[in-house]
Amino acid sequence: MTVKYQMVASVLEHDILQGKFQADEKLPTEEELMRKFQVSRNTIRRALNILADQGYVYQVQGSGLFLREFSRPGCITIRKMQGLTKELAGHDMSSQIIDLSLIKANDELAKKMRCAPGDSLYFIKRLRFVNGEPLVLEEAYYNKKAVPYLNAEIAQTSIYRYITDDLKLKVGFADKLIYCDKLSKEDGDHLKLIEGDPALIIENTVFLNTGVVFNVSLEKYHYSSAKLLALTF
Amino acid sequence: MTVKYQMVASVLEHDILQGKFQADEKLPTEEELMRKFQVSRNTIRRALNILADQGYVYQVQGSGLFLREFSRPGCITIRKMQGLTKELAGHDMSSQIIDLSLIKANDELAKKMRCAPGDSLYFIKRLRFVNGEPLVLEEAYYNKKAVPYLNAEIAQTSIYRYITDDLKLKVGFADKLIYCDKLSKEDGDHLKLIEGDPALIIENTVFLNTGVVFNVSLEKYHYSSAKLLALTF
DNA sequence: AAGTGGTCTAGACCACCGT
DNA sequence: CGGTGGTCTAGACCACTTC
Repeated sequence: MTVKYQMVASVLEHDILQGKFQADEKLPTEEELMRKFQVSRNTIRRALNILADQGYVYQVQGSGLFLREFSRPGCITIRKMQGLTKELAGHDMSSQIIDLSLIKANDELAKKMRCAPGDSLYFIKRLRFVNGEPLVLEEAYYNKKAVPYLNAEIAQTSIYRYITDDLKLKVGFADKLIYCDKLSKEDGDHLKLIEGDPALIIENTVFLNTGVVFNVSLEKYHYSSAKLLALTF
Repeated sequence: MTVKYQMVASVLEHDILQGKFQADEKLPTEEELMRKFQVSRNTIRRALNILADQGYVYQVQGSGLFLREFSRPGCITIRKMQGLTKELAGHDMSSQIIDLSLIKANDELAKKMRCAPGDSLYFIKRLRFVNGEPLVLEEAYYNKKAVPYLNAEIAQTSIYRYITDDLKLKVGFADKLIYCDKLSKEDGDHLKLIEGDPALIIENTVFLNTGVVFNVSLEKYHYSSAKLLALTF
């Protein structure tokens, strides 16, 4: 985070989230941003690309920089490489740990985690609530080689923050397999739904910047309370 | 497409799709690519960023450029700003037009399309099949100001290709609202499912590079045959 | 130590939008 | 026309991996 373009991007993101710019009003030009931050044009453009990728702004040649409608009431905006905790900042969020244990990878898990059978993995099953209502049931595995320690306290707040800020790991990229299916009786109980109700399901495989898998998870979202908003470029 | 970085990216994409590189084997270095394409390092890096965004490759500092597993059997890979037709190239695809008409926007539609009530819109309802099985039921609106002409022949093949290649429009960005819900009796009939079965639903709002909405659509995917793979950075 | 990608700069020229 | 973003270059230095 010490690099210039990330610094510029996070300052601008902060300003945007603070509502310092009006919707659809023109934002500062690249020229003005260069002067303000005392960096080269390329650095400004890199920062703006990040904000564009995250769905905050767009640029129009010959015209300027504009704010995008980057949120919708009642929807969870999913941005690149960012945990749910940050997305839902401002809401009343909590997590109930259903299981947390250290296990050995069997053949199937080893294949998913791209690790050797027998490797140690943390297994965490938790139910995440927003405003007291169950939003998502999550089963996650973390490779102990990448994440040497985890406990309930961390799992109850933000695992993502712990991994990036405390462990200083850099998340590289992720596969997200998105589909829907009918809930089992047991999963339905957790989400306060009944067997056969639909569920939005996301299977994540998350890689560090080195290309190593450190996390695999299965998320089952409550079908009527979860609407995910992806802002793509 | 005449610009250098897009040219480099599409040549490399073509090579990757042709299988010219082995999985997880190292690809050429930036140095080698600069020599091969006779362009500057920044241009190579821009091309590689595109391929990385599309999920094809990743780079590791100090190490090199690597191929990612960019597809999974039985899954539809969704990439930035690309129609289904290109994604499913190689499969047996067809579309059945259920409705195609020119209508006037009512207040609700005008709000969604960010246009004035009474503006002319093309409405298209079609069912898209893969290998003879229904995959997705789609209801789409196109602003006639942006897309002055549409017919069944175009709608039966690829609207996306028509818009970018023939009309020379540039797609800028899109909002995708993803959720699931129970199917109605009528929608279930189209997808060969029954009332109450789950459906993966995506509501798209697609903008031109000028920030103008040109398309809004509602896609209802068959829950057991559609698994969407998003490769995110 | 050598090789590789990551960051940053300064400057040039082009394409498009608005007046 | 002036203002704005879009493309491209050449070069420098840093950070990390690999041997």
